[in-house]
Amino acid sequence: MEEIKTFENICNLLRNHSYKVTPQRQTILQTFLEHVDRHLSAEEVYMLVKHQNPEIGLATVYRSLDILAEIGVLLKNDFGDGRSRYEFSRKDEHHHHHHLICLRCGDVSEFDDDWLESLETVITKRNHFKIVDHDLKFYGYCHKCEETL
Amino acid sequence: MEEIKTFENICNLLRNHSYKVTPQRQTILQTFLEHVDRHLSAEEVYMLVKHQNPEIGLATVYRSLDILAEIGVLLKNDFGDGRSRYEFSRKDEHHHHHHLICLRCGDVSEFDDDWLESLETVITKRNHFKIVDHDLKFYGYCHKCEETL
DNA sequence: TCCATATTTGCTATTATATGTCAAATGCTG
DNA sequence: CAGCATTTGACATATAATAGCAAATATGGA
Repeated sequence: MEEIKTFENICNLLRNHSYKVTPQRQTILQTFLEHVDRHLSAEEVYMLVKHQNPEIGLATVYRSLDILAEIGVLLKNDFGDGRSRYEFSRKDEHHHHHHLICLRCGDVSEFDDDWLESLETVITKRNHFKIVDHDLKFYGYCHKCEETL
Repeated sequence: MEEIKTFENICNLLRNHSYKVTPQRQTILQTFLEHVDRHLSAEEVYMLVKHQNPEIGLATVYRSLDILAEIGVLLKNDFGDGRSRYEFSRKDEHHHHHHLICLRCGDVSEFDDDWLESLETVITKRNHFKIVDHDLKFYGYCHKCEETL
């Protein structure tokens, strides 16, 4: 039974994992709550939080993102652009969604689906491989870029 | 109409793209032909080729792998371990295969399937996204590691 | 066969993302 | 509110990959 991810609940989640709720972590968290739809890199988060707190260090951002991913608040993604990108993990998905990555503007949209599960059963039997996670990405051109090509 | 990828045919392919057939490129190519089943990183290729030609430089390996990928001889993969891994691209696949990555020993096995194509049609219509490529990875434990866990 | 030249090589320096170190600062429990 | 383990920020370091450049070389044409 997971709680809805409000600011307060996530702070408690931090405390429950014996992590301290520092102003830096709060700022970073708030930044993500203001950009639930984005897939931010550490560097991008760093830029955003510096507006609210110019004293914050890059290493702190990296460490905070690590922790938030560890306790299940964020998901760490690799879209092949050489840096990790984090997104808010919504509680209402039993299996995570997949991504549509635009090769032109870099925009990432999302795509939900469940049929991979049935496939996993087949693979497990056929290849003697115990699957614990999967990652599906589609590369192409988003509506906007396709129009102006 | 693509030729079968023998050593000689790939050398000609290089020449057709106005790339020179240097001893370094030959050594690297030979190394891949001797390890068709592996998914080698640039660093691993570097180590292997140094046995045959200790004079070879790391930058040359990177450049050669780039070229071989560009002309379709190799496929560049990202398995999330922080380095690119290259594999021989076999001509007999219209769509590329997918990978089963062992989280314990790092072994990569392969898995062929076609059903993603029909899904692409659905996504294209539903999300207004023109798909040109996809990438599916399964993470888990291979037969060997699962036994000794 | 040899020449001319554009390509390629190897070395080194550099970029970029991310992590490690450590003294100083600080959230939290009692 | 006091003590202390955790956390922070600055800097150094690690690692993958690329850039720059002089010297070496593969190749098409004489």
